[in-house]
Amino acid sequence: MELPPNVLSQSCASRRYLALVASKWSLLVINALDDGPARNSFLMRKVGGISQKILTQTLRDLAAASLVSREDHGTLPPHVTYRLTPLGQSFRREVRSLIAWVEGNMPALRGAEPDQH
Amino acid sequence: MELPPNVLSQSCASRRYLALVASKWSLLVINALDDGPARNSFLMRKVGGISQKILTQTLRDLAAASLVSREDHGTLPPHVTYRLTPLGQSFRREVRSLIAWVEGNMPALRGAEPDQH
DNA sequence: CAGCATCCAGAAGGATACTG
DNA sequence: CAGTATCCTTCTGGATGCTG
Repeated sequence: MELPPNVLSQSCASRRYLALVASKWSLLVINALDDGPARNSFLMRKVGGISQKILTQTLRDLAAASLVSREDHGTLPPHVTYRLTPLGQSFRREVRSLIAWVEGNMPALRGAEPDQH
Repeated sequence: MELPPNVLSQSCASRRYLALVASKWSLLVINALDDGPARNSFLMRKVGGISQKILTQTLRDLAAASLVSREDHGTLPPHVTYRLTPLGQSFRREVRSLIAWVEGNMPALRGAEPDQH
């Protein structure tokens, strides 16, 4: 007798992972990752406006959820690469679709500028 | 000579709408909305854990982006309903897909609990 | 019933300096 | 180059009480 996951339920564990989805920086980093390995500095340049601190934190969170894997080549100067896991690649398809929707619907979304509170 | 929207660019206006996407409460409210009209109290009950303040704020933001429409029946006691616009329904498809992914991949995501910082 | 105003604790995140 | 540490500001959002 086990209930299926349901994000609308406050107590459902899926809420925890939704937080990962509903994070601006996670979405952008996932979107920036291609199939090959990517380095810290590369991602810093690719994701406009992200800080070193946030990038590191985001990558750690994504790695903890096993969406990306981290490989430290142990050289000096350091050479560390990040790569999407198969699960991460599956997730990236969702993210890309969402982002494509936003970019594609910019004309419709314009005209009604969102409040800034 | 106009560039296409690109969320990876810090200055792109699409970033503003991405914030709407990358919001836990927006995703849950959109997900909770069916095709018919929905009332405040109904949404409060359906979206577990949301407060009155946040629900109102979220609905206002979604309305400002013309994803939902607000209809005040002008009666007393007040009767106000919210409804997805066609644009909102299109968006809901994306959201549902994303949420289905999260719920469907719970088994894979478990095992690697995300950090709480 | 819908929603606004106020207060406030905690989280997010930017800037900067430093280290192996 | 990759990452940590510290400080500090801004934003998020919960709680409560009030109004037409």
